Amino acid sequence: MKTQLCKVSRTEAQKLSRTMIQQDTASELAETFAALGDSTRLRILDLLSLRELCVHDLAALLEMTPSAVSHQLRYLRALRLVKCRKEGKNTVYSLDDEHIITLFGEGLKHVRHK
Amino acid sequence: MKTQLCKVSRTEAQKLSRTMIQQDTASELAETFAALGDSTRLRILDLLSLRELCVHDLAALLEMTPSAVSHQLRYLRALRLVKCRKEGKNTVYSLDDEHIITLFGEGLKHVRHK
DNA sequence: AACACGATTGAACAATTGTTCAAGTGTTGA
DNA sequence: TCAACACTTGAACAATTGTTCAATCGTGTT
Repeated sequence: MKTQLCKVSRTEAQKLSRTMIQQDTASELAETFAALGDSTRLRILDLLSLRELCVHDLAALLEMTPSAVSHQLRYLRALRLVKCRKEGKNTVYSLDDEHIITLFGEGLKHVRHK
Repeated sequence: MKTQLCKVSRTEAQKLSRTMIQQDTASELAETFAALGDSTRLRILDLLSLRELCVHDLAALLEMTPSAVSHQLRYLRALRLVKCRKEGKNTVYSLDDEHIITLFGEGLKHVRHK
């Protein structure tokens, strides 16, 4: 800490500096939350929590173009939140990280609760 | 649902349409997650979970300009995640919604767990 | 009064985002 | 072999984002 504080004592500032979340942890955490910070991705994850689905059916259910859905699936795949397997002409997607649904539900509880 | 599905039966598609999260709920939920989808805001919330702080001290602890911090505080205030009170020359910020820290912790668990 | 300090504001900026579009790949069935 | 279908890709685009900068406001101090 370079600069001076006004309301917090020097010793408490040092303690806060030690206790507070680290920049890189915060960035990693932010990346996860950011993945859930878009309604399209949220709806995709929600659907996949109900059932595995191919891109075409996802697009139909979401009433979006397959391209738009595919782009988001790529994003979610890169974060290992979903996985896919080829099945004939189709690519079937499912959740790779069921734990994300806990977070999902916790967020929903929060939204309802206010 | 206008378009045809390929892997899912008509009846199951209807059931999915009924069960899946609604667009406006998804948007509202996404807004909350998006608020946590930035490392600066995450660090601010983390610090405020430890102690109430004025803008100047937040800026010092985060090693950022007061302006940048103030902008993010405005954002968080609009979402009712933080509240503030004037105290002489300072504006002291604290969490308005302690419940958000649960979400925070749940996310942290998720990040560590992979 | 004048001044310093904490905080806020709005404009500006680069950077990132989500979607569309057009072109492409690979698989299936006629 | 050809056409149709499912999906992916990259470029392009508008829109949004987070930060900086300069100007400003309000409070307390001298």
